[in-house]
Amino acid sequence: MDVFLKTIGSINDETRLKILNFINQHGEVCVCDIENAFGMIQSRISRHLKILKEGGFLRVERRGRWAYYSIRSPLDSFRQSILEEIKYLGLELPTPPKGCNNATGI
Amino acid sequence: MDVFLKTIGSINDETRLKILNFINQHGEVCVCDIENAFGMIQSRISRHLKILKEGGFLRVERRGRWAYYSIRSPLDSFRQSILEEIKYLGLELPTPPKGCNNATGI
DNA sequence: AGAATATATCAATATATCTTGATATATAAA
DNA sequence: TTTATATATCAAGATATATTGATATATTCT
Repeated sequence: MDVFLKTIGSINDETRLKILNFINQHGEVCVCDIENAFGMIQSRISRHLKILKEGGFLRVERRGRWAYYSIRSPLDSFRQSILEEIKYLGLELPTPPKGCNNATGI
Repeated sequence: MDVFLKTIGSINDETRLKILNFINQHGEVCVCDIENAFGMIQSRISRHLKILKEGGFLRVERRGRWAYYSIRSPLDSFRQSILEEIKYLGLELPTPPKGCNNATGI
């Protein structure tokens, strides 16, 4: 029950839906990518990423100064069906980030 | 997006999960059935039922004084998968209601 | 070591949601 | 028509969640 509510609660927010969809479509991104793409302050993005991670949707890998977030894999079928449903919403992807210093691009 | 958030928001509550699971396992129930089964005051149950209905999970049919709630049918596959997941949580069903005046029993 | 950068966390405020008790509405029974 | 019953809605207070700005931590660069 608690895990379920944490999962559901993590996607019960417009900003998190957009972030989750963004990561799902782009693959691995760092926090500043999202920050730039969405034009939101860093603490806000960081908090939402944490909630999505605790909801079981994201994993994070630190490399150097950067924290790279991506869809957790393998993902159970329930969360997969949620991602599909979100993708199906056709949320508009923000314009590509540009102010980020890391070399990966996206 | 709005529909999605309304759907998700409707199941983002412990009481509503229990009510939804209860209806899913019992079939059609009236408000007083739930009220008695859960020992919660009527306004609280009524409000949660409304939210679940607006979330697309329930339908209601009035017969006489009573309002009978049941799982909406047909139900799209996404909401079906949510119901399955909730069923899989193994929430304990409350003891059968007894103080209800309607004749159906459950 | 010191400065700069990326990210995380905290505290305060703003906003949304839940619960309760009171009241409204509608149907049925007397 | 009056009374009782079932359900819905409203207003107020309680609780939870989101946003912002400030600060902490950790890594890299010079």
